[in-house]
Amino acid sequence: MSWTDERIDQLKTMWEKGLTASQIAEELGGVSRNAVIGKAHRLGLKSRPSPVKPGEAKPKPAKKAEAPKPAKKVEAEAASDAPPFKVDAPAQPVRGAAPAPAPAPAPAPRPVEAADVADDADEGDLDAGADAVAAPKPQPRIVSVGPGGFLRQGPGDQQAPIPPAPPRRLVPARPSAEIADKTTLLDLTDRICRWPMGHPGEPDFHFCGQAVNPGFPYCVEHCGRAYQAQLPRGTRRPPPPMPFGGPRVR
DNA sequence: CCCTGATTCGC
DNA sequence: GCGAATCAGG
Repeated sequence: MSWTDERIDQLKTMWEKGLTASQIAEELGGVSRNAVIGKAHRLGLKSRPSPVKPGEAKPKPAKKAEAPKPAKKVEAEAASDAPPFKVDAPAQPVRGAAPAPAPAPAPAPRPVEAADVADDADEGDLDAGADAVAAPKPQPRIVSVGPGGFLRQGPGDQQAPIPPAPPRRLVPARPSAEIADKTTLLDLTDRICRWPMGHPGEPDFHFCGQAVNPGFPYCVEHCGRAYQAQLPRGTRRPPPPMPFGGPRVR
């Protein structure tokens, strides 16, 4: 694969979003993690917290030229000026060494909450060129809500899927009156909307039951929830309302 | 071991 | 310019 403009753009976006090089590489496909890192540096993207110390001298591995590596760690000391005895620590700190790097607190990705919706409401403008705007404010994740209240993740949002809660008790297919007139799993056909209502395991868990939007597994209304157009990058869409108050909190 | 990003350097 | 190899920290 080659670095097309589009792929470079994706790389920039994901890199600035804080995704790891591995995640970006996997998302783009056809490139390795190293390729992503290399490209990011070539593009001049700012480096991110790296495990390697930038301030310390980096021992140059001499030559790359397939030198035989007899010992794992060659303690080759710089024999030039080094005194014959071992010098443990430099007495003086390096001039100009930064005392405190003051690490920037990386905003952890968080699920969309009601507060985010309110916060976004007053940012009414479509920020088409939002990339240039300096907006370090943690941007809420753009997620849509899939059936059952599960969060559908956007590309690059690698996150372990929320395992469905196991039913707390076994219930017959039609245990009670509260489900008697509702659409259960057994009632589903190709012509019945199968959007879940409630949560699996609940005694009143059922399905929408409306007539489907022809060709789709859901009715027209729920198709609107399930299928959302891909908007151009840079545009933001208010998070869709959570069905039935969102994921259940235990 | 795994992960991470940084760097080098042959291509 | 590209990216595998390598390094080094967590």
